[in-house]
Amino acid sequence: MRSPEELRENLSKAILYVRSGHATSRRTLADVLRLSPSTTGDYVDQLIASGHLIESGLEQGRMGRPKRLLRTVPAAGWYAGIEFNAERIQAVCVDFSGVKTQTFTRTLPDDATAKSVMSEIATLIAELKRGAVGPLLAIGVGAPGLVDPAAGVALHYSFLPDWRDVAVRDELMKRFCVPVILENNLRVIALAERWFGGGRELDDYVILGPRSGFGIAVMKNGRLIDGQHHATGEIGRWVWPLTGAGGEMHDVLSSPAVWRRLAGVGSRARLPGDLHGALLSLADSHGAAWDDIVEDYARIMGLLHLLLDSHAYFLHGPLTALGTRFCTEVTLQAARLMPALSPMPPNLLISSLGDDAGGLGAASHAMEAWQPVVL
Amino acid sequence: MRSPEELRENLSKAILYVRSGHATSRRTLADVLRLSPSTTGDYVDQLIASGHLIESGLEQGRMGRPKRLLRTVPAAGWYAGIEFNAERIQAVCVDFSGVKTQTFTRTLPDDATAKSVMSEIATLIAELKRGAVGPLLAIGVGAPGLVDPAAGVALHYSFLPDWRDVAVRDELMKRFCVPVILENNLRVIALAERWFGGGRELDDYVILGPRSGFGIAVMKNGRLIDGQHHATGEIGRWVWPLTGAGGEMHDVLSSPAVWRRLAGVGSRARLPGDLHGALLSLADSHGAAWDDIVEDYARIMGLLHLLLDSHAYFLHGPLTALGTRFCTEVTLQAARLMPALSPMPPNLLISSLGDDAGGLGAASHAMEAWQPVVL
DNA sequence: TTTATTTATTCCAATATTGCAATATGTGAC
DNA sequence: GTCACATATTGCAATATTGGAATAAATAAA
Repeated sequence: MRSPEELRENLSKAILYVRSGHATSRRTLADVLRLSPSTTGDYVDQLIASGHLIESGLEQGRMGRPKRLLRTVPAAGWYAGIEFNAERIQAVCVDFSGVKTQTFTRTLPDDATAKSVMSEIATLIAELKRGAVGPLLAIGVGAPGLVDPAAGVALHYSFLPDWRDVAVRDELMKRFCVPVILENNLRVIALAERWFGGGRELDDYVILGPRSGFGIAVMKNGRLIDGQHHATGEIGRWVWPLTGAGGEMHDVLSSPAVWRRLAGVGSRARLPGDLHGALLSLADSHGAAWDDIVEDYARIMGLLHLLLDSHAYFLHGPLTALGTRFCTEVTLQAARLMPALSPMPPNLLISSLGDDAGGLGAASHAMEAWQPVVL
Repeated sequence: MRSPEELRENLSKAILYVRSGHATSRRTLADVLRLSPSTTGDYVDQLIASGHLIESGLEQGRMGRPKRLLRTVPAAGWYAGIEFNAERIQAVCVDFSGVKTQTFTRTLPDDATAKSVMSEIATLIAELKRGAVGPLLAIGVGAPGLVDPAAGVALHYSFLPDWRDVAVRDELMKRFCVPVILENNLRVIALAERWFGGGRELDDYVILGPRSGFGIAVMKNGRLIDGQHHATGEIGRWVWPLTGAGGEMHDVLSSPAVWRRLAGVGSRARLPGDLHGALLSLADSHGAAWDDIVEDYARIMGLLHLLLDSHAYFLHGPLTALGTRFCTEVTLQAARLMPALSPMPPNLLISSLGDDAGGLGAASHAMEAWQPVVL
């Protein structure tokens, strides 16, 4: 007997490949799993018997016997994806076939505490459950700030005062009795891009997340790169200006900061409730502030691209309101400032995922982590 | 029958683990291979019969039956490692047990061509062969400039005029009838660090290679990260100063540039033949030039560390002459310039590998790529 | 000394996986 | 329509791998 873990892993991969459409028949599945057609056939029969997969018609190629198409069964269960920050919690339900079926968003009160956030998360999952079909399979959580995914503990987040060493995984596992997987919220967005966005065919791209702060998540070889202090991609803490000392980049290039610069208001000005909307109305600016921001972003893009050489850079968060014009100008300006980029301009794109990228990402993470029970 | 490729791969991994000392007995080998002790025992017996492994004594633990220690047989064959730049070619012989047994270095004439370099490489391998025991198993090549490892083709290198689209792999394979593996020379140095240097227990570190240019190689999860244009780590082409336009970082921070700044000579000054030696005599400088260089490097380190969050940064090349004092001052200055680094100072180290890091790395690459013939 | 305990290795029946041949189901040529 | 060819799936004997028991070789305790 091959080790049971390996069997589970193969069955799990089979489901992921079928769900993503990277494999559509027993034969193609055998190729991507790197197993023989015979074994793969067995696996598929098992997964059909267990109700996870189903045959859905034939597909005729140029010649030969047609493929018997495979699909995941939507009703086989669902995944909960939770993402939050200091302002709101987002809950997404993704069914077994990888389709988003529900989204809830709850605004958090100003006096939210770790306890109230955790309780609200549990409430939202319970609400998702009412509208979902089949059993809850796994829960994914994208938490802001510093996170220890291996331990399932959220370490720290500046904007929620008592958010420190919260045992997110254990608490939710005890409550719902399913696997719970925790990650930083920007990093789960990278997974959303892979499952639902423009990264579907890519395994090498970067997420740019200028929100309250400014972090990036780097996908290489289909995996998120990680570091020693769970601080990979914390470029918002780069010194700014780059030749100065003391100040930090996210004071100038985070979403609120960009809005302030475009709107021409001081750093004490009250932020609009809908930052995305506010930025949308400034997206056709043509002043010096706009040019300065483009130049700043161009420098960042240049530094990143000459270091990471990624296939694509997906812009997320409120700044997506600035549109493709912003991306184009940043790319042009980057090549102007750094001639080395001319033969290899960075591919900067507005993410096609909307506001629920975080929740989708958390659910994606749950999808990736879940494994079928093997009898 | 498990697929033959997988068997080869497992046998190959078994040899790598034993050679590196990460596994010392059948039992520990089973753990790291994630195979059962029974199968692993079979594999080991095969590899002993084929002359690749040998038992060498016992090791008693705190209790229980002692391990029957395993070692690689030095005489089972050898690997050739070739690394070069515009000035010299280096050839290293590493025997089957992973011990360096020979090193040759040939200075290249000023009028070297692609053809003469390739011919010199072949000559050096032939010379290594005279002093080596057992068969040549594989050849690793670390080439400067742009390289396409998958195709085995060296694309471009500024300092050798006609060095363009050289089919290094095919040429050497035809000549020597063994596997040939090609990579960028800085990237093979990262492999050398893993096999022979301070990266032996790490799978997450960065190589800093300020030489004629300035590139870095990033190891994450035990693999070198790669990009779309084979341009990962080309930070020497960052604009410099970071807030300027046009100039490039390696004009100011490459080894020759640093020497010029420390020596206080202009950019037209003739370089010393022995840059490492020349820098050694300047290693106790205390002037403004020194402080400026430390500050420049501190900025780079800060940017890199907040992005990559690596366990260690190994300094390679002539600048290692500046010693640990340089590393210490850079680290301190980095934390001063970027307060975010204070709780997580970058671990900047002088590489313990000497001048033949490149050749060793190329040989390491050959070691990793080679697989035993399975009967 | 004897016995219990710990750890490493080996033996072997049970089982998972494969290779290959057989079968199924289509297209294209004549 | 028939035959050659292409591709997908399945059946089955051959084989690789495993789990668990047996064995080996040491230490620690009685």
